[in-house]
Amino acid sequence: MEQVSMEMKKGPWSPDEDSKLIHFISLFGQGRWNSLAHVAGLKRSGKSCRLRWLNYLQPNLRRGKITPQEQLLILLLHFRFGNRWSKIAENLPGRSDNDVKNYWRTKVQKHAKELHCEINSQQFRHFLLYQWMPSLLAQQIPTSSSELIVTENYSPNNINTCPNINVISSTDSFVTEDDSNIWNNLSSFEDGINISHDFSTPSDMTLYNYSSHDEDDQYYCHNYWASAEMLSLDEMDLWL
DNA sequence: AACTACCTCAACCGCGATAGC
DNA sequence: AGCTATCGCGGTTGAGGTAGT
Repeated sequence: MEQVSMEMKKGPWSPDEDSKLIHFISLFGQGRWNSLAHVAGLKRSGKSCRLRWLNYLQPNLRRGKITPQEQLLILLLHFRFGNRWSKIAENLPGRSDNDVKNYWRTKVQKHAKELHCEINSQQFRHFLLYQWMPSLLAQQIPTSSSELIVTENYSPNNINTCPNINVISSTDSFVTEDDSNIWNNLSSFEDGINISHDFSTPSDMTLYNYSSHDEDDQYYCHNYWASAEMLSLDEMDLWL
C-alpha cells in the first residue's frame, strides 16, 4: 500500500528534492520507487518520484516545442495506436508520454473543438490527413518559394484498405538526419508496413508516401509529391 | 500598469495489470 | 488461489507564464 497521503508532500519539486532523487537513482537505479523515496528521505510517494524522474529529470529528455516532424509523427502514430501515449512516445526519442498527451490535448483536441467536430469523427480525420499533415510536411521541405500551394485531390470513396504498404520517405536531397530517424522509427510498425527511401525520384520532386491505420484495422495510403513550388496531394490508388 | 483570457506543462488521481508472498 | 504492494498508463487539474486589451 502507498504510504498515507497526508504524510506525503505534494506539488512542485524543489531543487533539493530533485538532486536527492537523482543521487539515489544513480546509486540504486530506477524501480522500487517507494523504497527509493524512503531511503532518499523524500516525503514523496513512489509514484511521484517515478513521474518526476520519467517526465523531468532523466537525461536525454528533449525540451522545447514539439517540432513539425514530431507533430507529424504523433498524428501518424495516433492513427495507429489511438490514445496509447506511452506507445507513441516510444517512437519519439526524448519525449515522454506526458509530452505527447499534452500536445494532443492542447493542440489537436483544441483544433477539433474550433472546427466544431468530434476528435474521432471522419470529418476531423480528413482534416488531419488532408490539411494538417500536408502543412506539417510542407514545413519540412526546404523551399526557395515563399508561396507553398497545397491542393487536395481525393475522394473519400477512394480511401482503400491496404494490408501491405511500402512507405517511401523522400529523396536524398531532402532527407535530413532527423527526417531519417522519424521515418525509420515508423518502420517499427507491425502488420507488414515498412519504410524505404527512394533515391530515384528527381531531385526537384519528392514523393512522400505514408500509411495510417485506424481503430477498425483499416489501412489508408497517402502520397505527397512535393517540390519547392508546390505540394500536391493524391490518394494512392491501390487496393490489395 | 492592471486586468483578463488563454496556453503550457508539471503533477496528481484512479484504475487495471503484474509481481511476489 | 488469494491477498497485498507496486508499477505503469491514461485522464485530468491547476499553477505559472504570456499575450492581448
